[in-house]
Amino acid sequence: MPKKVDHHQRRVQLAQAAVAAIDAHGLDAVRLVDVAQEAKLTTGAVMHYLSNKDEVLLAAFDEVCARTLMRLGGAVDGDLVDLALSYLPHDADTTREWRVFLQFWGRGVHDPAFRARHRVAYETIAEMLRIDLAARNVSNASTVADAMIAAVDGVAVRVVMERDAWPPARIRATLSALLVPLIADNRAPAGATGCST
Amino acid sequence: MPKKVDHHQRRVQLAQAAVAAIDAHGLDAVRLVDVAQEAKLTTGAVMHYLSNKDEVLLAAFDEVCARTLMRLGGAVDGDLVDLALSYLPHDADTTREWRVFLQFWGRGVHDPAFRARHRVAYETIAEMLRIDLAARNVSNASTVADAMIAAVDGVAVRVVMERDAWPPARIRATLSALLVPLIADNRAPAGATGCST
Amino acid sequence: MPKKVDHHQRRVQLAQAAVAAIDAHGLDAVRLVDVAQEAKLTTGAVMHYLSNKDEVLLAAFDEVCARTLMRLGGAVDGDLVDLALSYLPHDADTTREWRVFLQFWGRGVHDPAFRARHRVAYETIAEMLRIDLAARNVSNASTVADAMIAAVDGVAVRVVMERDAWPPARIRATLSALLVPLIADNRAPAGATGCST
Amino acid sequence: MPKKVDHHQRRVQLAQAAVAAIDAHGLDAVRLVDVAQEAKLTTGAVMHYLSNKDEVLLAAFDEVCARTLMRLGGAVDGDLVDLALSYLPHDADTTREWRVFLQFWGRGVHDPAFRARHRVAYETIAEMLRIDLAARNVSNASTVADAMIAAVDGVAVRVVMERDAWPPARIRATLSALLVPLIADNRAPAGATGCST
DNA sequence: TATGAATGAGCATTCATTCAT
DNA sequence: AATGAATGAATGCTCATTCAT
Repeated sequence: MPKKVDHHQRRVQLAQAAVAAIDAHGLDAVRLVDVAQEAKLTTGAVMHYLSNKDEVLLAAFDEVCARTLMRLGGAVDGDLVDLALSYLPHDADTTREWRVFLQFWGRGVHDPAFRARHRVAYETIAEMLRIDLAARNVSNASTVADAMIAAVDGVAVRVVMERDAWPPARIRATLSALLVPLIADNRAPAGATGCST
Repeated sequence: MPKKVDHHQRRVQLAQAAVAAIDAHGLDAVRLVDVAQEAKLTTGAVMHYLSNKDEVLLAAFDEVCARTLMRLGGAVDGDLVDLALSYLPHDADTTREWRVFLQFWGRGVHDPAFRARHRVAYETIAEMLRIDLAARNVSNASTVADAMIAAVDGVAVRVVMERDAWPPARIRATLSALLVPLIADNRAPAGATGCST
Repeated sequence: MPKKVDHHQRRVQLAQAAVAAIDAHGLDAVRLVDVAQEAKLTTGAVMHYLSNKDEVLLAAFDEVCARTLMRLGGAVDGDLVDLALSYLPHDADTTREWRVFLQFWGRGVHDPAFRARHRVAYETIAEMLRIDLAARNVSNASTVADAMIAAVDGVAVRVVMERDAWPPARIRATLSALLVPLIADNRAPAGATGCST
Repeated sequence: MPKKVDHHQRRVQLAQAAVAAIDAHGLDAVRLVDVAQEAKLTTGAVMHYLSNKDEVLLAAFDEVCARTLMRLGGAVDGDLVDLALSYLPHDADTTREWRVFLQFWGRGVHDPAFRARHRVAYETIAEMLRIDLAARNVSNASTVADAMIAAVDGVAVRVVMERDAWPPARIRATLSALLVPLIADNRAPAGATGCST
């Protein structure tokens, strides 16, 4: 009697292993063996659940996105700058996710499958953000959401690539410089262009 | 006496071929043959000038950075938003450079050589920006420079990955939303942190 | 469960294939493919068991040494000249082993790994010989062992390189000329210097 | 007007460079470039005088043989053991020659061109030795010559491969053990085969 | 279900050789 | 005569993928 295995659950477990493997070896260098080892499995076993390497990578991407969305969904209250900060790399988990995510950008440049998933992920994030912004009485929610996402991504790149040169203070300063006046300028009821009397 | 070849010049030519090849095939997929073909040479000939594949890739990275810096150096006058826009992908050349550059981010996550070069490039850009900002009577030049760079990078990612969804209007709107209040809030003589009473 | 393979046994089998391939193509010219073909395998399969070409060559060397030692261990009785003759190339197997072994000498000149193995092999042979000599009441066992080994190696070179010019008679004559008086001069109890009545 | 070059002289110079290169890199690993560099020339220049790599190697072999024969021709007087010792590696030059020569043995196993040259070289040496032996009133000159050559070659292998373990004393002891009784047993007028009644 | 043996295609790299200058 | 640019063939090695067990 064969061991009963929950395929879906196993796929998630594999995706997590893949994320870890990519973090450890780099997206260009990971081998299927690395993923299998991380999952304490053999390559053959991996291919019972995902049909080829690309599937594995795609699953890893999905896993990272799911994690990020979960995080975003959780942190609804608090300052918008704090929200952005919580989204940026600030602990082991978020750092790993960003390191991996950033490598998928490069993959997306040429691979339509990754690019499509990227677009869906961003659209989801933007939508969540727009709802949150509306709830906070921010006007131009679409543009402000685009702007916030850009700010976060732009800072994230620096943090990932130049970790030592970007202590929390610099991260916060940069983000505040961008987001505080942005929000102030887009307060809903009163004039949208900010602090002019 | 054999045909005399300027090694440095040839290396630049090879770097350009490498950029084109990376743009065409993707950083993960380019083969040395692709670069050689792009340069109308054989792989053997490529290795007369660059000693291995990594050297070729590094040369490509340097080439992209050099191009970008040249562009930045040229466009000193005009609005800061226009400056940012001119830096973003807006024609065949800038698009190619961004597509390639973005892929190198991923490489930098694991490869120290690429990461080091990335850091140098950003420091150079930031320095140029700080000087420009000072000349424009902008205070907090360091933070504002960081912020501008983040804004540009963040938007660039979206433009590269979701080209169709990001027409010039959306690009300009996002950039304006971020940069206009940022600059306004950092006008030099008066208080730096904006309109707080 | 997949076909279970004894890695050690397979490695020996591969070593034998390597010896055959070296004999057929020459140590300088053998390719991994040649070894693989000889073993009716692909190069990829070869590298499941030996991690690179050098490992394969080293395994071949070990195999030749093992065979030789086995042969030496077997032939303890009989005349010392016959012992030496049995060690020299005299049939298909011994000829092949010597042809291969001789090529490894050249490799050992520069490669420390091969040199080290060579030294171990010779020390083992010398030790076996010293014990045998002692049992035969030969004094100066160490020097006599060195001398016998030198005689055998020296003749072997000629036999391998000039096969046609070295029929069994010439081999035996040369070996006898060297070994008979050597042994006679080193008879234990009586005076060591030879033909005293 | 082209520089006047003595082709023969240049070929000798090239052969010497090749010997040095082989000693430095190993016969399997030397590249034409190594030879050229050693001769302070370019590969192209090398091929003006020798038509391909094999020619270069053959020239190196000839050079080593010529040197050895020159040495043998010089040292006609003195003890036969001393003669043998002078032939063995005992200084920088003889060591280099033996290191190179020993590697050519391996090449000869498969390459008929090298094997043929090897045979000629040995025949020449044997002939010189036979003449010398006859002059010393040694009977069985042919067999004794074969025996001496074998003794020398056999010891040389050990000296080259296990330099540290073979100090002059051990070399001399081994050679004496082989050659002294050999000569004693082959003194001309009396019975040639030693002390047998 | 899972293993791991085996395949085979792919690629970087090396190097002898050629040839225009 | 000599240079060195360029070629192209050769080969070790890696790795995704397949498949018998």
